[in-house]
Amino acid sequence: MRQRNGLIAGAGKRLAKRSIIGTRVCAPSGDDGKLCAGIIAAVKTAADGSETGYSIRFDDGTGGRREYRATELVGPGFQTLSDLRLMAGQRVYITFNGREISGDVVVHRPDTEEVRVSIMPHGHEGSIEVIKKLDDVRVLESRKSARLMDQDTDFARLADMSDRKRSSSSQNAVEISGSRKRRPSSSQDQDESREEEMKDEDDDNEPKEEEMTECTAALVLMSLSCSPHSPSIQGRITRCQQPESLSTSPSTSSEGAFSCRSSPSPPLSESSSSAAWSGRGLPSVVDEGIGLTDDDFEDVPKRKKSDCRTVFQCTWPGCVMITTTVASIELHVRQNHLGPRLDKSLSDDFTNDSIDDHEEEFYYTEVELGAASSPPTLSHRDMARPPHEGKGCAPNKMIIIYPEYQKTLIIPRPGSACPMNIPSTSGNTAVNWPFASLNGQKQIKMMYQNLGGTRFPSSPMRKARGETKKCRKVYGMEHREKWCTQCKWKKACTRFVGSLENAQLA
DNA sequence: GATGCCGGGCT
DNA sequence: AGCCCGGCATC
Ligand SMILES: [Zn+2]
Repeated sequence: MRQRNGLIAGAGKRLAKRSIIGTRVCAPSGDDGKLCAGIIAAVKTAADGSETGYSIRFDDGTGGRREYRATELVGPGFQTLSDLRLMAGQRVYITFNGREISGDVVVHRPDTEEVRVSIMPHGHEGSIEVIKKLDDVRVLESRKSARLMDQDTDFARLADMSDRKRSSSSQNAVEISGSRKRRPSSSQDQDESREEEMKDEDDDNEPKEEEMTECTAALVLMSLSCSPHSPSIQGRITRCQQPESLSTSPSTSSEGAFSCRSSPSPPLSESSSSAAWSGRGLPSVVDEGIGLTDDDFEDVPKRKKSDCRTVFQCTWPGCVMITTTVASIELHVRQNHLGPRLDKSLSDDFTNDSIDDHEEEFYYTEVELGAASSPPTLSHRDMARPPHEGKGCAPNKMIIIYPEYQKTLIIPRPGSACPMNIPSTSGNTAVNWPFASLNGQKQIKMMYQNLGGTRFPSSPMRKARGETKKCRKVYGMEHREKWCTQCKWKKACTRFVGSLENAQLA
C-alpha cells in the first residue's frame, strides 16, 4: 500500500515488465499532445516476447481505447516527465499545502525543469499559479493518504467516498481479510478490494485479455484474504496464465505451510464479483490509483527465483504424503482425502472456479528442499498431528503450530467430517488461514468469521499478550526514554521479548 | 483503564 | 528507515 507511489508517473523508473496490465499510465489521447490518464488494458507482444504495443483505456469516461508504443507512454516503466514537454493546459497533479491538487499547466520550461501550474485550491476563490519543479508534478493522480482524502472534491473521490460507505453485504467477506478488522477509516483495505473496473462493461475484449483481467481481479481479492505470498495465490496465477495445465508447479515459494483458503467469500462468486470489480457500475469514474501496481505483482515473480527444489507435502492431518508435482499432490488429496467431486465435472477449469473448487490446494503445501532455512516447523507440525486417522475422516480437533510463535493451538471443530470445511453460504464458522510464512517474516494470520457471534477465544492472528512485562510497564510512562525504541514507537518490544518460545526462533 | 502492538501515515 | 499515532485486542 505504501508502495502506491509506484504509480505516480515520473516517480522513478520502474521496469514495465511482468504483468503491467492495469498499470496506470498517461498517453497523448488527442492531437493536442496533452496526456490523459488511463490504464494499460492489454499488451501486444511480438513472437519473441517483446512488448510492442499497449492498449490504453482512458479514464475520460468514454471507455475508449487506443494503442500506443512504449515510447509514447508516460508512467512507471515508461517515459518520465522529464523526457517530454508538458503542453499548456495539461492536467497535472501537485502537492499543495500537503494535499494533492489538480491543476493545469500554464507553461513548462524544460530548461529549468520548472512548471507553472494553475490551480484552484480549496477555500480560494479563483485560481492561482504556482511554479513547481518538474519532479513535483505528476500527470497521474497519486493515491492520497486517507487523511488527506476527506476534503477532496473531485468526483472520482466522491464516488469513492460514498462507495466506501456502502455497508458490508457483498463486500464483507473481502474486508475480513485483515487480522484485525480496521475501521473503514483506513480506507486502504477496501480501496484495494474494489480493484479495478478491469472487467467492465467493455465488450470488445479479446478472450485472452478477459482471462487476464479476471485473473488480476481474483489475485487482488485473494491477496486480501491471504498473505501476499500465499502459495495459493501463486497457484492461481499459474493456473490462470496457463489454464488446463496442471502439471505446472506453482512458483517455488519459500513459505506457506498450507495453502490458504480464501475467505469463504461469497463475493468471489459470480454475481457480486462483477459488481465489485466493475467499480459498482460507476460509468467510468476511475477508482484512482487502484490499478494494480507493479508491486502487487512484484512479490510473486520475485519468489520464483529461489530455484530450490520443491516438493509438495500433503497437509491432511496424519498424512505424510509427499510428491514432486502439484498435479500429483492434488490428485492425492482429491483421491485420498477429499473424495470424488460432487456435482462437478472433473475438469479443473479455472473459469469454472467457484467456492469449493480446488479444494485440494488447501491440503498441501510446498516444501523447499535444500533451502537453508528449511522450515523448522514442518516437522513440528507433523509431530503435533494426531498419529491416527487415515483418510476421509478428520479428528474433531485440529492442532496447529504457529511457526512464528511456536505455539500450539487446538481448534475444536464442530463435528465436521472434513478439515476446514468452510460453509459457503450460510456459513457459521469459517476458518481462514493464510499461513504464516515459514521464514517467519509474515505475521500469521488466521481468521474466524463467526456469524453466530461466538468467537474463538484466542485469535492467533494476534500474538497473545505474553506475561512478559514490556518496557512500558517496567519503566512506566514517566521514563519513556528508557524504553526500547520499538516500545517508543508502539511496536513490538524488542527488549523484553516473549520467552523461550521466541528464544527458540533464532 | 492500562498495556501491547499492528497497520499505516509522515518525513 | 525512523518516527509517530489511531485503534484494536487483551490483560
Ligand atoms: Zn521494549
